[in-house]
Amino acid sequence: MRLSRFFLPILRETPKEAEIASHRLMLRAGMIRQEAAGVYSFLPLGLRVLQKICRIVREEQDRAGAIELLMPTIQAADLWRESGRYDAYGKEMLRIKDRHDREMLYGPTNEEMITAIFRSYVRSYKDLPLNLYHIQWKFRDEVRPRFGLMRGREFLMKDAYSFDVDFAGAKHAYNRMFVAYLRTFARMGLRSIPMVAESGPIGGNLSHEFIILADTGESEVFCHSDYLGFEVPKPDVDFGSVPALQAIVDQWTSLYAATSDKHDELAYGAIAPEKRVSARGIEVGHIFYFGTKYSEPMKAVVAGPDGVERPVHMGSYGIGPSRLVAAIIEAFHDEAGIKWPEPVAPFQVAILNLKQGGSDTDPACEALYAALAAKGIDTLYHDLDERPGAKFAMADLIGVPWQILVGPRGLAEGKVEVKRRSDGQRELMSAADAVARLTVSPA
RNA sequence: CGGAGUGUGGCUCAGCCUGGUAGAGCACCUCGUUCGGGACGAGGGGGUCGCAGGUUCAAAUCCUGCCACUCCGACCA
Repeated sequence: MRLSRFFLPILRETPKEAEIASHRLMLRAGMIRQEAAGVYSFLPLGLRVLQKICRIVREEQDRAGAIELLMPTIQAADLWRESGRYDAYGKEMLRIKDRHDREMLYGPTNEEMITAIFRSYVRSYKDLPLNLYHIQWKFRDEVRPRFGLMRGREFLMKDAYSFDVDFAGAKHAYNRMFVAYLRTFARMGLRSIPMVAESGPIGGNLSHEFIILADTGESEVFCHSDYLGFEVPKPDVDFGSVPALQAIVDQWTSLYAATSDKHDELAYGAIAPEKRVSARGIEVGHIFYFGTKYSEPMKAVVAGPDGVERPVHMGSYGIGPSRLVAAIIEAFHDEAGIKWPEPVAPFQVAILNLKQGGSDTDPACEALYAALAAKGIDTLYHDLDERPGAKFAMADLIGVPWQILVGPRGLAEGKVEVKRRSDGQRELMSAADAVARLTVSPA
């Protein structure tokens, strides 16, 4: 992408509404724009990151055996009356009336709808297990939206729903998502820690929040420091193997880890003092097993081998991709701007032409741009006629992992400068070596 | 919903107390000189001062109401 043909409205000054780093940097880097309290437009740069996050989420959901569909944002109130949540949900649910005065709502979650879909097609235990997910906008009318995307009212959510004949099946479904979540966040450069959680309005009795540690996190969390060193499951993990998954889940739940809601001072105190971690955390995922809470009232039943119909055991599993954009920035930034981990970076590399219009720099940049494009590398070519200082500042702000500086001084020796955003390390090398250095990031 | 605050060119803000008909920096446009870490000069465009009433000869400024947004709290993916 040539910057001259892109839409990247970066701001030199911080809009005053931004309190935390991620919000500030997203506004400055031209990733998002606030449209109302807790409601944002994603500008092209922000959308690129969001899409990369969604791609990773999809790949890991698919790997774990979940199947994607897409449900609408608008739902009928009647559906929610069936589960009893229409009245229970409260003012957080945005209620709407259509022209015929029918009661509708903008979905805050989709348990009811997915249960309705399930019950209209699935009759037999032979069709199970089943896990259906979608990635769709949700709206929760938060009392107090804040921190930009971190706590918006409208947010993008991946929500998966599992259906099984019994608890044992449901537990395995839960474990599949548990492992998929560890992998998903790890692929974005994040170390997530599953913590015992309140199951909240969704209900149920088995639930984990996936928390990443960050100073600006919304909740206070406590855990054993060994979690920070646990190995994340490899891509070849066998999601069909009950014992293999259970072993992973057992390891990742073996030590103390809880948010302040569920904090147990006694258990925490039992940890060796040097192993105690007390920190702030950001919730990036939340998984629940809730049994027959919805299948029973909504009559989502399947016939077992004995011919008897029983309500299915369900679980739901959420990840907030829009929140993850913010969470990743919270984890990876410095004074100058964002430092994207490669797998979610909006562009992998930026070419900075230090002398736009130069008889040497222009052709060198064009050749470099073409070579990177041929390799399939997402490249942002900063081809505007700006001072080098402005180009550096912008490259640092938007935080692409690699910068290639093409200037007359280096070209005189046949070299360009390759700079890594993560640690600022720079190296002079030929353009060909620079191209060779960059690879398409693996799954 | 309780408490505190803010609303003035695209952005950050001054002006408001003590009414006299709108400013600065950045950004933008033109020309020139520049160009290896956010250049400089000259010229130029752009604002019914959140909205609606009221007071006044006169309102960005004072009064009333409303709206939007932010922060603290209760609540939460």
